[in-house]
Amino acid sequence: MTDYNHSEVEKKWQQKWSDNGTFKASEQYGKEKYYCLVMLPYPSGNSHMGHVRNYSIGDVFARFHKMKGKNVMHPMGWDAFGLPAENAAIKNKIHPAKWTKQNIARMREQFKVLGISYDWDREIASCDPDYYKWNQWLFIKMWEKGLVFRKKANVNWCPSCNTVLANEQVSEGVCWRCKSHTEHRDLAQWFIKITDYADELLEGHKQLSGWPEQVLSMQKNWIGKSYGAEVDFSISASDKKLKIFTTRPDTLFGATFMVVAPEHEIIKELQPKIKNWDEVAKYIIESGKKSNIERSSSKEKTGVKLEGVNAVNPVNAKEIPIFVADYVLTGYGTGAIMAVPAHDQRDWDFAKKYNIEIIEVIKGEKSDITKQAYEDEGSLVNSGQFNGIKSEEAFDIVSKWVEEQGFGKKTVNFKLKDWLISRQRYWGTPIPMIHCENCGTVPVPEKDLPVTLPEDVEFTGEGESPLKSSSAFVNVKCPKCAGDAKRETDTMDTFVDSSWYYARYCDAHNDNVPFDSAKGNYWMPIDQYIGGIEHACMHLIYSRFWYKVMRDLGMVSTDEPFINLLTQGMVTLGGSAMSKSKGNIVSPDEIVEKYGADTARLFILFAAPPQKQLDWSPDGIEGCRRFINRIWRLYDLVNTKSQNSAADKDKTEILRIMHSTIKKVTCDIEKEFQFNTAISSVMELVNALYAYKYHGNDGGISLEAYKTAVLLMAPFTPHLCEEVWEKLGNKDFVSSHKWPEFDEKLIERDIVEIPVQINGKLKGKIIVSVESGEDEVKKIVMSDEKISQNLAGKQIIKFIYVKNKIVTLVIK
RNA sequence: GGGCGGAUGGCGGAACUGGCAGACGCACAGGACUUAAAAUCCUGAGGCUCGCAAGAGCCGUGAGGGUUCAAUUCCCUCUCCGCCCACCA
Repeated sequence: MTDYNHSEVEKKWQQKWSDNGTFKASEQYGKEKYYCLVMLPYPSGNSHMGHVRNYSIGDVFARFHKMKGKNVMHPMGWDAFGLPAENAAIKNKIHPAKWTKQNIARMREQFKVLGISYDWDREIASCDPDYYKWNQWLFIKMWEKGLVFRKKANVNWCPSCNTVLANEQVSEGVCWRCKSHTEHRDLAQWFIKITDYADELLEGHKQLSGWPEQVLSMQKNWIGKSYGAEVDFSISASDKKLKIFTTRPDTLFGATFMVVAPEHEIIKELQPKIKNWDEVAKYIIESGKKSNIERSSSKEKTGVKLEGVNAVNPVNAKEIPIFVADYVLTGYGTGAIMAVPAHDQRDWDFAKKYNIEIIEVIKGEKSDITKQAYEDEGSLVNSGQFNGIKSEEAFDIVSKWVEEQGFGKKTVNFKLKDWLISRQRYWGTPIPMIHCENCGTVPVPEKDLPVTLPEDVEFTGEGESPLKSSSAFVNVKCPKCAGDAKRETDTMDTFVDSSWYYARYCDAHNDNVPFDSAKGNYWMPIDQYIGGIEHACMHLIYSRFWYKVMRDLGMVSTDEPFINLLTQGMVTLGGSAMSKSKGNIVSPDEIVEKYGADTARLFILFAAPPQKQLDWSPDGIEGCRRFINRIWRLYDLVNTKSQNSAADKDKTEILRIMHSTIKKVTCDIEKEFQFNTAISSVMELVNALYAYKYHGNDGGISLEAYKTAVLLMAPFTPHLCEEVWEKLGNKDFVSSHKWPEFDEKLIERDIVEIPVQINGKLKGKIIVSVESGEDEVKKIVMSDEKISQNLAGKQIIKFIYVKNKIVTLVIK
């Protein structure tokens, strides 16, 4: 037989799959469906080994479940909006749309060459108006439901380019283009009220048993639910109140000062009373210059006391000082805290530095507040009527009392913040809103959707959003009063695009609705979702939120979009992530060219289990190609040697290996996600077939085993398997053939070899029947020559037989 | 600082529920085939010590301790590495 020609064979079958529509998915309402999805790629222009890994993993699931008889949908699309296209426009004077489309075309070809079983008819690109129209439609639905609002928020601002910068365009406080120092500015921006769903996002975890524990735990911390109390502190010589959030209402009596974040509005309100206003104002400006990372990384806490005003602790009417300090954040709680230096280390450090009183209110066995804060539990002291109560109980007792007294209440707080979706960018979905002087903010009527991006825009990287430069885009008539109005020029965060794209695949070309409900409900939820661990919080929370909103809009009927989640590890080079900026991208093109797509796929899946980080090295790729050749050549061995028949025990053994391989591969794909061990077990089957003494006229046993190996490899190396399958005389596609089943009875052996240990050391092995009882085994052990030598003159203290596993003797 | 992972031969990795550590592959060595090489097929191999050899003994899963007849696996202490979040009141 001729050598295996991968390029010919791979091209042939890719064409056949396409002509035959093998992977086209259609709704077959009676049939069990399987929706397999890998997170859609950003079309950077070049695929890398990380893509090969992700999409090969997805393909194994899709192909496996198709062979298992399910109605599989496995779509593909492009997360096509985003900053790099705009950067390319600025640098290379190429329109973002053109740049993106070129990249998509190139990457589509790269993916097609890999032979992944996509239904390309469902392909979407988020930059396509047919897609982003529905972003706008859904945004307006959310607006109507009160889930969208506008408020001022901070942006990075480059004063020299006169433009808003994304976080990734600022490094070490310097603009990426002109290297001048950036500032912060407040702009009115659009938010989505994801916090309305905070509790449900947390509760929903109970339905996600098919998610890795790690991701659930990361999300839990991200949502950050904590129980506590809100307490109002009044301010001396003022009618203003200062509201704080605390998780430790039991320590209220120990509050000896207050701290407000520099951005807190009460500072301005108190300005006339603040005697050292210059100093305070200076501090606020200084901390405004710091990035959040700088603010949080400094060990030494700084702050300024507001001279001339005091807060009043409501529990004992004691006057305590107020500080402004940037270790308190505006974004969390109320932006103000009561500081209890005795029982919070940060407050303790601050109190020591500024010489503030430290009052102990929780007494524990090991507490010594002169050395450090005591943050554990104990009994209340110096706390008036609550003295002697255990701190665990005090949480409820004190909060209840605070509520009765009318200066606070028990409450719940989340770290999760509302989702800021505004971007002052061109290459994104235009936010479909119009600002009218008479009518306020008015959504674009549905009939006018989509609001498309204008073409007549210059990309200079300077000035405000490029959209502002298109007067035809900006100047519109108000849909309500028909008067002159201005169109919103912010575009949407690209996380919006990826929050519901999976549902669009269910009905990718629908012009009337985002997707038909019946189709959506047939395919959703996704049976297997696959993507990088780096999306554990952002994308996977936004998508869950968005799905719940669609549910509340009556578009889908389930609560969670992703039933099972596999987070695959990154492909790194020299330990760090492959990225264009590092210039360490390994392109799959050469490997596919030289060894074929099957080899590339096999290699990346065999190198490590999917969840693990994989440091790229081409060592071993030859071995994978060798294995493909071995399968190919086995055809001759199995088919042409017909003169001999095999011994019965060899036949039984090859059958046993065959069935146990089916079992192992099935379980590894379905339950364990261990593709590397699935592949190695097929290697063992192939090795056994090479070692098998007589091929051919053996009642078809070796042929059957060979066919089985080909079927088992089909999800991994589909082109090779189709070719061999055809040579074996089959008329159907291996891709559509039924997955083999195993017979547990044929896997079991009659006899097993088990180790014998003496005092924990391996001393020999015996062969026993699987049915043997302990007495019988003991007899065999005692009659074993080697063992009895070791036992001479010794006393047996213990004899342990673990059935079919091991014999252990303890002797003296 | 918090959270979540991880550490096994020269390398990637395997080991079910505590039961023969190192499957499978790479690299390596030897052999067969060949004029030769490549390809292919077969064989070997964790380390150390002893032995001409067959073999025997000891050590060995990041370090130290513990539980157990038995620990890569369970418990405690520590080191290093990766990822995410980061002064979260």
